Amino acid sequence: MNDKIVAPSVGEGENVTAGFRDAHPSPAQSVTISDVAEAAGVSRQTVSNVLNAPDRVRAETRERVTRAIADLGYHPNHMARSLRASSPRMIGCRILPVHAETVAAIQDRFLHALAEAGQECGHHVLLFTAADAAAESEWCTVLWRTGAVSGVVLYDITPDDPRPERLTAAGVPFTAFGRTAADTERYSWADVDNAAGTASAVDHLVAAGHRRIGFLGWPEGSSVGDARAHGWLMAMDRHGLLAGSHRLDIRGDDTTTSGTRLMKELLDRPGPPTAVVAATDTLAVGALHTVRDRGLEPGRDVAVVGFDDSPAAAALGLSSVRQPIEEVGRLVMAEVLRLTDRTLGPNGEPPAEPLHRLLAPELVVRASSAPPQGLIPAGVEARSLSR
Amino acid sequence: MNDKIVAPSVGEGENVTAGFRDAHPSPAQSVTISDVAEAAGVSRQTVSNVLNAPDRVRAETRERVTRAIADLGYHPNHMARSLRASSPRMIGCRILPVHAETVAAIQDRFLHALAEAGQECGHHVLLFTAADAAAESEWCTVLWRTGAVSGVVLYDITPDDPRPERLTAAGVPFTAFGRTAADTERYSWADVDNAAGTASAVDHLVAAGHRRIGFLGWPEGSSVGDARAHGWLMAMDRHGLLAGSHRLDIRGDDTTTSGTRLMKELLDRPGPPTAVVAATDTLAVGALHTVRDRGLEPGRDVAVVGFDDSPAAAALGLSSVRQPIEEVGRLVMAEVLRLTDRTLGPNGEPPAEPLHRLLAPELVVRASSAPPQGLIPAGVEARSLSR
DNA sequence: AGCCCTCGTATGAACGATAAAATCGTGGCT
DNA sequence: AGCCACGATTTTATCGTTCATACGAGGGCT
Repeated sequence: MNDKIVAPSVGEGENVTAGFRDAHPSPAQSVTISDVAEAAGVSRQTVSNVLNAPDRVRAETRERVTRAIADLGYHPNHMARSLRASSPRMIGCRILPVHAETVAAIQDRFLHALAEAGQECGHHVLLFTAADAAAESEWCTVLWRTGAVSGVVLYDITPDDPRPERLTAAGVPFTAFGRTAADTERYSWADVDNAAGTASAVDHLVAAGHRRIGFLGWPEGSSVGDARAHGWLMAMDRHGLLAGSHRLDIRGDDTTTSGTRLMKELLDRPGPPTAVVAATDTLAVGALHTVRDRGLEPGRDVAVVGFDDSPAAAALGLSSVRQPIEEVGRLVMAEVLRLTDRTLGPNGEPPAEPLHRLLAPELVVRASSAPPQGLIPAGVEARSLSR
Repeated sequence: MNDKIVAPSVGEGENVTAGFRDAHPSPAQSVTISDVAEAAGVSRQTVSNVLNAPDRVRAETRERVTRAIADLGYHPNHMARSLRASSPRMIGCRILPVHAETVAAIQDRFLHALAEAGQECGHHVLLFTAADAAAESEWCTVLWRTGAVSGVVLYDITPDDPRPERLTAAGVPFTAFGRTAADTERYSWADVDNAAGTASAVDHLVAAGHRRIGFLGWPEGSSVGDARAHGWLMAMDRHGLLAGSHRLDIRGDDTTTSGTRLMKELLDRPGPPTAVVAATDTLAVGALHTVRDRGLEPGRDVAVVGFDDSPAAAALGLSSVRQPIEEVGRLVMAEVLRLTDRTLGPNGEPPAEPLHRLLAPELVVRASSAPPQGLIPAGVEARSLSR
């Protein structure tokens, strides 16, 4: 939050490849603040002031020091700075193995968003791995206690996730992407409004004239899956499309083959859907197979909407609900930094009431739920409705 | 390399959630080595020795100190240690945005492998973002010069990539996953033998009785794409399957729609292929569409083999060539650590000749190129041939 | 003229840890 | 008995930076 590091700028605009006739040969950190001070004929502290509080230094002196810094190619040592400030300017985040398909799909987007948001205010992301939630909690605690990170970010939260409680108990500052079923008041989180996502998909389909709108979902029990199912249900009810007719929803594993099978079942029912909302792109891709298998044209005959806006969705021209991961990343990073600043702040220690933020996802419309006037070329043009 | 951190182990087996009656409340790094020393009635250095050179300390004293460490929940400060050792125990790696479909598919696998490999020898991965290769080079240089990382890992290398040269010029220790077209002798890299991957796919198909084997590839110009095409070509030639007949290869964009279209063209040729090798899973998925569209059964009528073993491949029962990313991660991490150790070592400075390692990928056989005896249930059983 | 205040710069200490050297007691050897 | 070697521990110095304070010069004020 304090200083913004916009561009790296090595050696004051000097090109990296040019170098300074091997002025910075091999050892990490050769030129120190004292070297600069000596070169500029001032004391260490003055150099420090030039960097951290330029207004305290006379313009002439500042000029001289700045030149010495550029000449020597000086860069302040991160470790020394962190040690002194007892703030490593690092945020920890676990990276999951790619077992869980669904999660993996947005993991790199999230990490990228997090890294980018952090970098804008001079912080970096430290990656670590852990076998399970318990091990992750321990690593977070260790990393924090060793001063390697000033806080951590949790991610892929399940309804009964043990991590928030453990980290709270250990005193580790953290912010979660997602939230548990209970005790959500006690810690900071940002989450995507999954229900609103499927609801907006329903709204879109209703606006396009559909009445019999199905839903392909996960088995009950996951917070994300249930929320998406709930959004569909509420929206259908709101439009008065549940009355009198049987519900066109069905559940199964999150695989394309499962999606194919579930879609077949739905289409074989009496009064089959003219459109379906899928809880994931994976299921939606499976559903598309079935549609094409039956000689139907997605978008024209049967509309399909997925969830997550994965690369596959873009490639296949599949309409999909896109999670605002970039914004989540920004929010989560900002929040965890706020928490750590507060922790280190004056010892009055006002516990800094936590952030709770629900973000609306955005429907990206493509050919699979084509608007009336005709097909949109896949991946070329995409209209987005901000909920 | 020096010490192995196997498990975090907070407070000597004590459960994290239990805590020590708020013995470690809020501020990062409250209990220092001096506190432990005082509690144990010894000097700081003795505590340090207990941790770093236990054999120098009398057993009785060691015992006493160990207990004090456990009681106070002491963890050595990472920053202080790094400052003193002038080695941050951090390796930098850029995380790419998810534009490029192909790359994104394995990015998280690679980062996970890297983080895991690093963690096993007490190092962590520092994530950063950059707009392009030039900005990445600058960030690497800055991170290294500020002492935030002891080395960096490059990734997604293109044939004319400027990064190796720039980092070499700046003196930043690095290892690359992938390699450029020229000057590969001058820096350390590990790469996947893409040609061997497609070749093994061809071998597998030939063994299953196929003779007319097609290839779906990227437009020429990318090192990865060209290598995969080359592998197909060489293997076909080796089996004598190129003579007299026209070549069944075709190129196009790396999208599923492109794969669908290319496959159609191949199947419409006189003497159509009975099997195809695709340069990516994306293309392969598109090809599967076409096969099914024509009422053919993948694996029985037309075999399809993809590349990358993406989650989609597993879900669809698509045979695919799997890159040994985990091993690449281990190798790359080990190498960059070796380089940094050498750099910091005795000033005799033997430049440590670089590592060059080509790894063979592994073919994962699934239903889409089913073995003679019948179909394998998708994703359930998968036989793997190690090249 | 003497005082105080401000501005610019310099000095000492500290952040938490470890390498190297100094200290202290103990025992073996001649 | 005296010397030296040795094991165990402490002391000192250092990594590179920044905080708190001290210092000196200059100017406005009474």
